[in-house]
Amino acid sequence: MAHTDTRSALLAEAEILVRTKGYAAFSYADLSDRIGIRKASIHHHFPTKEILGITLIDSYLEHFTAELDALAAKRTDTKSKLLTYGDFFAESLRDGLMPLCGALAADVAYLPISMQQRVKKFFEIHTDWLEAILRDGVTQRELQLSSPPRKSALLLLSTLQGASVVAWALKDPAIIRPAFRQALENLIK
Amino acid sequence: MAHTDTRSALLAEAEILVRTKGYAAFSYADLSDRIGIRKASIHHHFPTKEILGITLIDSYLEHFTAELDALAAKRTDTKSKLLTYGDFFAESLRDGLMPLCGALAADVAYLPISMQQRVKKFFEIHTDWLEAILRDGVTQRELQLSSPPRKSALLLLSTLQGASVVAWALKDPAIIRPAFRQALENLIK
DNA sequence: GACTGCCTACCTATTGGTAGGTATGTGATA
DNA sequence: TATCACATACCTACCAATAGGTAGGCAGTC
Repeated sequence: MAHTDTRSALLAEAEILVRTKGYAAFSYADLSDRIGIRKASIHHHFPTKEILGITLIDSYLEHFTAELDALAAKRTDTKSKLLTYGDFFAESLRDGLMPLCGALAADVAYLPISMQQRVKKFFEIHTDWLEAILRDGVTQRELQLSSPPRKSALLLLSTLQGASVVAWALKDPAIIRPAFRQALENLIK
Repeated sequence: MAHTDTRSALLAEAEILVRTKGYAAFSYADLSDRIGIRKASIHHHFPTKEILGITLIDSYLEHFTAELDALAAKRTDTKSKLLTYGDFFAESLRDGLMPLCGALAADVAYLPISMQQRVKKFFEIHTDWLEAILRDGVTQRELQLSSPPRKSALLLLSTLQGASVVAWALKDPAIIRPAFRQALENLIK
């Protein structure tokens, strides 16, 4: 198997494990079982678990920012963009996956600093994106906000992140969509 | 040392560990270090980690429901009650602690079923309480809701849970209070 | 001939947990 | 009141399983 195949298979499987069991609770042995490669061989691709974790966040972040950029550039109204953004969370949870950085955030005190920083950066990117979209919507006179864009962005992110946690615990992914919709309706004057 | 002293010290310390590092990431060795008792002696109080985990949730739940009952019985207006409820989260995070079941929810797929059920029950108790308080507020004509009490309760819980996660990752506890306040303002017509 | 991708075989540290012992009660009975 | 039985709360010394990680070899490919 080509380098990239196994490597990306490992990354994909690691992502699933982190987003279901959490970073602390998954091991190279788990990956070994699922990919069908020896534990030691995983170290060939990812020398340490920390490097695997870093790579995981980085590639996820890269992929996600690309999607956010595409969404921001789309020629639809602000509200649709925000709803699509919310659907990212609703869909991933419906597929049985926690949002990556929501999953990582819980064990953040256990994570190596290199990963902590990336988790933080991840949340900042999300907040910044939401803030920019909201600000744009205001400029375009598409919507009015009941509080400053930054605060509103944090509220929307919190709502989605929290709805994911609650949905995860209650095993009911259906609560995310209406919760976010409502938060959005309540926010936009 | 009396039985209850060590036992409750173990529980208290375990709670801190779960609420900072997560359930998967803490060990009997951690407890041993912090309490000054041998690892094997912990098994005398809590035969297995699962029993410790169950006891932890149960006693936390007992303590919390008592507080919720007291708050519900208080003779203040609905909005004050909700704000006080929100302060539980804001304060615990300011003290460097994630909400217990928020922390557990992330690793829920790793937890034994006995603990999963309790985490679920925990969220249901919170939602039920919020719903009852909101319903009461409507009946007393203190407030009007833009959507049904159940949905509104889920939204408030999600907001707090999510704001805790975001605050935890960004290491900025200050975002919880305004986020919840805003969610509440937006919810109440 | 060097690099890639995997292997077997091994390492040390740590995990949750057990076996069996000891000191200090505590309560019932002769 | 002395003592016997039993429980409590801790201990040392283990255990098998698993954690993440290393050393070195070997087949194929550029």
